[in-house]
Amino acid sequence: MQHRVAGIDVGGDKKKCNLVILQGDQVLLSVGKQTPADLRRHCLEYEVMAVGVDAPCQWRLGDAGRVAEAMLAKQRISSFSTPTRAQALASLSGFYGWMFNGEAVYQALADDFALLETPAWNGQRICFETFPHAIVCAFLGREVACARRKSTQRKQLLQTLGIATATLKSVDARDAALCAVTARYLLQGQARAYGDALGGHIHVPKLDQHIVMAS
DNA sequence: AGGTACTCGTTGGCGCCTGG
DNA sequence: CCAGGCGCCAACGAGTACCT
Repeated sequence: MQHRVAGIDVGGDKKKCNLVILQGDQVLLSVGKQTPADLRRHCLEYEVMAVGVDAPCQWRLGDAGRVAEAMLAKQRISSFSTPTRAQALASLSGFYGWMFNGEAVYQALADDFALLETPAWNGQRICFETFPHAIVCAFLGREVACARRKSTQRKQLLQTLGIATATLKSVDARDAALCAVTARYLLQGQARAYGDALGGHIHVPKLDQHIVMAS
């Protein structure tokens, strides 16, 4: 029997969080507008082993950016750079609201799903940071991954992976599903960790070769 | 009416090109 | 030979357009 895994797409205060729970290719649960406490409750109810979260697990600490983001950037996988907590608080645009919600998610999960601080799974119930665009790059290759077409491309990728997308209505649900898929790969030892202990790791599936989808 | 799809604004780091 | 300017592009959210 396969471990149950979860993926969380973190939104702002209005959209809140999307949660998808998978067992193998089966979607056991797909819900939106969840608070951090809701997420914890569902993951406990379904006896989830690993939770992939689409939000930074740590703020930047000093002047230099997080190592994980720098490593992704070196591979030309773009991401929004995480500021220090003080910088995020000082921003007036509200742009970083979702990162603060992510912080609350990790706090809500922490007691039952400890943040994975090593590159590989340690056998415990865990949560970890992941990132949909990097996941798509891992499956399809960086040249193919394109955020402009993400709504159709990510849906098609999930279908190619054998996951029924009928219950994954929104882009956010599909992103959460990709995070859950990454959790499954991580438990199977088929994941790559970007980053270091200080700035935190970003986990992404590791494949021998890219998937080619019909266009 | 509701859903889907697309654009724009926000932020910061890297690649690339050019000029001194 | 290196500094600096420009373009690109992740995430979300708000707004708009179009379709059923």
